[in-house]
Order: sequence, then structure tokens, then C-alpha cells
Amino acid sequence: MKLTTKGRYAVTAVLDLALHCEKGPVTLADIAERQKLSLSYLEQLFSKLRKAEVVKAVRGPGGGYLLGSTTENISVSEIIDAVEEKVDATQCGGQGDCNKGMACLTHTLWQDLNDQVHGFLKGVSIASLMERSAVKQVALRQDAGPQDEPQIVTLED
Amino acid sequence: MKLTTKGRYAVTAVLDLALHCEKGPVTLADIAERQKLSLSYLEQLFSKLRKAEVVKAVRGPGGGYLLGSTTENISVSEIIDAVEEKVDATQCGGQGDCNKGMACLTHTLWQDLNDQVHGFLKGVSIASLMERSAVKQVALRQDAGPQDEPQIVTLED
DNA sequence: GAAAAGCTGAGTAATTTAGTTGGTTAAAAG
DNA sequence: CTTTTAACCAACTAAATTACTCAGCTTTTC
Repeated sequence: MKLTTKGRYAVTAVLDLALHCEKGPVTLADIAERQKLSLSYLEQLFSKLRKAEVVKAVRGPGGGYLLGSTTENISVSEIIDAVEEKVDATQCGGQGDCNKGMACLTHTLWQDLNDQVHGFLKGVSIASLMERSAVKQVALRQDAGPQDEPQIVTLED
Repeated sequence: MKLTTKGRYAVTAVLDLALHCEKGPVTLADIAERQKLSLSYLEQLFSKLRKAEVVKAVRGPGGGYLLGSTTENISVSEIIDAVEEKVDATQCGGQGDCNKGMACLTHTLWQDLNDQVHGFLKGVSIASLMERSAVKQVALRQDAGPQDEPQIVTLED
């Protein structure tokens, strides 16, 4: 498991999708615009996300992407797994015999560590991220105090 | 926070150091040999680790590196922080106002997520990794059954 | 059948990772 | 006090990954 900006882009994009797809498919062009990413890069990421069934595509005019599952059932780890190449941590093919056992043990350890991080991120759903988002926006609105044009929580652009 | 092979190399190297420094300083050449890494790359990593006081250097013949603290007090997150560049996730300088609030919220979320992973890895010490290592070796020995030259748990090369 | 979108692949620029080279200092040993 | 050992350091290069561009194709709606 890797954790880089690529994974962040993917999570951000899926979250953006989740926040906008209630009324129908969302185009990558829209997400690219909102998140300031290149359309083609998003296409590449979503190609992987679609193959991993994190998202669903709807082709043709009025088309775009929808979530492949409920927000509760999509975890951050799924998204990251879909887009990041898996680091093949083993030089020994999992035989446990590289470098007289020593090096292999240490990278088995790393694998364990990764598994733990993975397990942790598996427990974080898009739904929970959205909830935080809503909470944060409410918090921001409260910080700003009463206004003529309240920064409403609708989350539509 | 990033989580890449670079961080893995650093964790592996520090773990190797921890497993071998009981009888005195360990040279990078030894670690490079055991872990199959280039000496110069290790030098770069250890330069950062030393500045972060994860390790201590002893110069001259018979010199090498020692741990900067007890194995209980060195966490995986410290090691990774020392070697990986910090991803500046904010395009807005933390003002919370980039892209009309929306993008900024999502990357604040990412920041939160990172903080959680970070907190998690802060709880994993070198000591606990070593313990796992010892346990694993015992397990391996047991799997292999009784032997003439038992794969003893001494952990010295 | 034109337009809107997804889909695909080849290519490229920028960044990061990993390694190389060629030194210099500090300390120990002889 | 000279040699050796090993850390320290900086500039450079190579390889890999990330991010993007371009150019076209396919599916679906109007």
C-alpha cells in the first residue's frame, strides 16, 4: 500500500462525486473544474476506479459517473487500492528465504504495518468523510456568524 | 504524510540497526550489505535521521550509528517523518478559502485522514517491531521443526 | 447524424526516488 | 604523525512515477 498525492486526488475526486451525484451522473469535466485537476488525468484515475467498481459510468450526453455503491460501502482503502500500484514489497516471492531470512523478516514486518494502515483506512467510508464535511461546513458557518447570504450547507456548486 | 518505499527503506534500516547495535556502533556499509541498499542512499537517509535525532553517529574507525533513543521511544512515524518530504496538501495556505471553500474542505479532510494514519504509526515503536521479529523467528523455527543447526533467535548476523 | 460524454493509448514534462562519483572531515590505531 | 576507517557532504545521473497532453474512437441522447 502506498499513500501519495495520487491517492489523495482519487479520494478527493470520489468525495466530490459523492457530494454532487444525488441528482444524476456527474461529468469528469465538472470534477476537473472544481478540483483543479486535468480531465485526462481524472479519466485515467476513473478508468481504474470503474474497473474496481468504485464508480459506475454512464455514457452519452447527460452521462457521467455515479458511485458504484452506497457511500457507507465505499472505503478510502478501496479507492487507494484502485489507483495506486501495489508495492511488491517482496524480493523473495514470499518464500521467506531472501538474504538468509533477515531482510525478509523486516519486509514481512513492513507488510504487517501496511496491513494495519490498510485495515484502518478500510474502516473510513465516504459516508463518514461526507459527514465530517457537513460538520465542518456548519462549523465554518457558525464561525462566520449570521449573514445576508449564509454559506448554506447544500453542497451544490 | 506520505507512505512510500523510501519510508520503508528507512524503517527497515533503523530496524536493522536496532537489531545489531547492542554491541556497539553499526556501519552503514553493514546495513547496506544486509539490506541490499546502496551505501550513498543510506547516507542520505541517515543524514536526515540523524538531524531528527532518531540515530546518533560515531565517527572514525569502529564508528557507525547508534539509536538516538531507546527502542521504546522511537516510533515508525518519527522515522517516516524524518525521511519523507512533507506533502504540502494546501493550495490555499490553510486559509480555507480556495476554490470557494469546497476543495479546501476536501483537502482538510485528507489532512485529517493523514493525521489519523500518523497517530496510528506513532503508536508503533521499534521495540514492538523487534518483538514481532523475535516472535516470527521463533515461529519459523517451530515450523521448521527440530534441527541440527537451529535457527537461533540471537538476531546477530 | 450531430453533439455530449466516456473510453483508450501513445507520448511527454515534471517530480521523486535511488544510486553514483568524488571528495572532506573526525577519530582511532599503528 | 601518518594511515585507515567511517561519517559527512554536494553535485550529478538514471530510473521510476506522477501528472498532463493530444488525438482519436465509441456509446448514447436529441
